[in-house]
Amino acid sequence: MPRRPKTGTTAGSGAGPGHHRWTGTMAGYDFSAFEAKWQAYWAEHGTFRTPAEIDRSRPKFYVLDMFPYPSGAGLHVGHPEGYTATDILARYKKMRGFNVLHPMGWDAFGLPAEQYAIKTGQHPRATTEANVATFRRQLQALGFAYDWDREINTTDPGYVRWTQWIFLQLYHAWFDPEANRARPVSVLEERGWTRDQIDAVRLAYVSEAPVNWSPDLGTVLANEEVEEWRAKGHTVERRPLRQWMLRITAFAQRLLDDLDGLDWPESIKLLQKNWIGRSEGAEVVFDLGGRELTVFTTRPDTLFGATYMVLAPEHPWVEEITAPEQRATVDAYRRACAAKTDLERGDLNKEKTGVFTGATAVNPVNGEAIPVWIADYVMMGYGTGAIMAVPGHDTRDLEFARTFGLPVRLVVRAPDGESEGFTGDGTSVNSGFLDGQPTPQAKEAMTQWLEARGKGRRKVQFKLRDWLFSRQRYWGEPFPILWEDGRHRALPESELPVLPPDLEDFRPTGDPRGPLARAEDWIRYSDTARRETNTMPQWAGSCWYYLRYIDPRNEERLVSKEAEAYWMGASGTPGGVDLYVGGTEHAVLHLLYARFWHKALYDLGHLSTPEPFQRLVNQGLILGEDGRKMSKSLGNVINPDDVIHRYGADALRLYEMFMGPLEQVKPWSMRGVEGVYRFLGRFWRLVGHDEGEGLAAEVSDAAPTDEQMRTLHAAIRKVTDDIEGMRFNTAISALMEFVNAATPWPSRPRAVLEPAVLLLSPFAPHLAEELWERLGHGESLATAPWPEAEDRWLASDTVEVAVQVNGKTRGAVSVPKDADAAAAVAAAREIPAVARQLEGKAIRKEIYVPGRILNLIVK
RNA sequence: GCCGGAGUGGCGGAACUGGCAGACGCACCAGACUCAAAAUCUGGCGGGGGCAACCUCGUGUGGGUUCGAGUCCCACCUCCGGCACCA
Repeated sequence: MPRRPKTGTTAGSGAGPGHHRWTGTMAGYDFSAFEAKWQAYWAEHGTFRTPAEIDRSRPKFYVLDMFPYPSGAGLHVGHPEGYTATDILARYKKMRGFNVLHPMGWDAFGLPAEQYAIKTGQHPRATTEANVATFRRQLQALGFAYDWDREINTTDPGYVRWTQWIFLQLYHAWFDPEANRARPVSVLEERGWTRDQIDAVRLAYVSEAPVNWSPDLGTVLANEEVEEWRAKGHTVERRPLRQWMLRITAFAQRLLDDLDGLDWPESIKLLQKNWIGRSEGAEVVFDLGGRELTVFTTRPDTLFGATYMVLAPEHPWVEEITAPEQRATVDAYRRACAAKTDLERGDLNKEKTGVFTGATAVNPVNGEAIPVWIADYVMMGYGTGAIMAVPGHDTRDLEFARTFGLPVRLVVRAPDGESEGFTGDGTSVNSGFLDGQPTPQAKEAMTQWLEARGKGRRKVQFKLRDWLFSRQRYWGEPFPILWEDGRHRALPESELPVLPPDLEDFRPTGDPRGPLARAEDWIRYSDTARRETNTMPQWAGSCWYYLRYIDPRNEERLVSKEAEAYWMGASGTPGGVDLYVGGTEHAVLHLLYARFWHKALYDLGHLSTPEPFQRLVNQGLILGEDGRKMSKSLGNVINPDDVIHRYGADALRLYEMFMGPLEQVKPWSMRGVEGVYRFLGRFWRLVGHDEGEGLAAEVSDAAPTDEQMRTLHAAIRKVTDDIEGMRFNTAISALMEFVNAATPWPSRPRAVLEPAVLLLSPFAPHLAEELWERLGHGESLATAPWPEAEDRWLASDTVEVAVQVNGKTRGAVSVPKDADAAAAVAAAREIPAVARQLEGKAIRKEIYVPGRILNLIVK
């Protein structure tokens, strides 16, 4: 996943001072004796390998982590949080008989490696390889059940090839609004469209629009990225450049609608909905000196209240409509706006600014001539870059009108009376044929009126913009595009991948073509054709990696049809991946981009589901011990290597899950790690011999008592339910309760201990394997069947019922499960505290909820 | 400003569709073992009152619904996250 840049790219793990010291005897168990052993065992035996040929009759479970950007800082404790959660589920589902796909890889293109290269001259490929090695070592030290044979790297030529292939699919496709889906442009060629017409509708197209150019980064940025980089201290300015765009806006409605079928947190769906930003309204055509000036409004019912119009300062018509006497003023204002940063224009916007152009427009509904202004509170990028201003019922227009003394006309009466600035639904007034109509009807009536006269039409507007897809960087996928005679054309698939040329110097050139402009030999494709020098953004590789895991070495297709159909399609849900876990920082961009690519590929017949990710869970941020965000400057960063060194991988895994609910933000506590470490020691001693080989003396082949079976099966039930519900913290509590209950047993039957070891195994797999082996099993427990909770051990003949008098709890009674109210009351009267409360009083009412509560109301 | 999410012991957190608030862990206190410590084991641990069995208050604040509210409703406060002139 794309990450904010970090300076320094060498692995800087290294345990802190004092972290290796063992004082006194071991706290519990010697994890160092077997964690590496089992990691080697799993690797050697391919325990978690998912073979290409599998039993397709079994259910599948595709559980995916957001793959990391392998930064130079190495793994931080935030990574293992989500990774442990998915690992528990992967191991659990495997034991339940699922075919599990649980892969890992590297999102390895990106600016940090390039910036490091600029500083040190070291090739980004070298730093990337070193960082990947560190990350892989760290993840393997945690004992994750990944199928490492499926490891992928977005920078591998074999991967780049298919990223570029997907780009070509988009380049060769257009969005057919009638079919509401993407289709190949060959359809248009058959219809006799011209080259220019086709270029204008491709899903990947070239645009000359103004973009966000950062001189010190030497690249352009997507709108969505600007703030992030600006916050890092980089400058970003608007500048018109030729750029590649992806037509994500064509999919806006589907990206919105298809959220409904996904099991995502509602808050994330809402973020996406807001980002897509659908508004219903109308376009209205004003006459502006013979031109038709179209504006978008969500309130066509207020058209009678339009007292002026505003164009964005960058609006292309400003030049031509400005009256000679206003030209100097207008030019000065436009220059001032161009110099403003978005921050100045947006955040520090207390005062509305603008100037009159000298032009007037004609309101189509009443023929009134109204002044046309330019003001920077109107954005060029949304709607038509022009608005009709209704100061009576729009807060921003009202502020503007007050600042410049423009007339305010009230055309909507609020439910509680007429009011200036009322923006809700009310009743139309001073609006001719709309008078007396409630807002929703008035909107409809006006829209129809406009449509009937050709003065407007119904319109759905989205905030979502097309995706600026090109970057002026070195360390990214080059575009498989050539330029010839001023036109672009696609390279044939047979020439993929197009790899970046070797460079010595990665510095920004200041040339908007980017660093690849230096590689003149590489650019020269033929005497007449030149390569595109832009590269793709880091999002490209992460847009489809979940597909490549399914069939990572396929050289014929990006993924085989059969494998894709099984791993993405066999759940019968709109989304293919059964569970996707990652941070909220990707709530909008990554997840929206990936959904967009997925839909395009789906439309073009390459995929079997319309959505990539069925269920999404966001893990919460882990804070430092001081409750603040971990950061180098605060010195509160916890290094997972140190924790593994002191307490072992199982303890780290267990602690990360025990801290609290997965989704929640929570602070780290080394004391907490010690706590779970002690628990692992107790589990160890419950089964294994305290020191040395063999089993604890209490372990026996005796038949378990009923009480022991009840204890075991309560744990099975609770742990199973909690894993299914991803409540790992309470699952671990249940395991702790089991150990607390079992420790005093003079005899510990294997028939109880063995299932308990299996319950522990997804959480602390190394310890569990070691105990499993000591219990006499020759094979890994990873394929042992998961224990089943049996109701006969959980059902009880008697139930505990709390007893209240006048709503206050006074005790509890144990009664037969099917006891009636009378029996319960009789039992309750035996409790001294209850009897005292009832003394000398008459029971007015008995509320009896069997198995829960008995409430006696007395007077 | 708008939109989300969350406020429970000293701390992290439990509490199924309203039904014994504080499971589990940390910290702390006491005890056992030890020359002593560490480790381990046992017990205690929301506030106030009582020798005690018990009584009483208590889930951000103020109201409400209910036999009964951490849980539902209304109003507010605080913190966190997102968007930010989107017409």
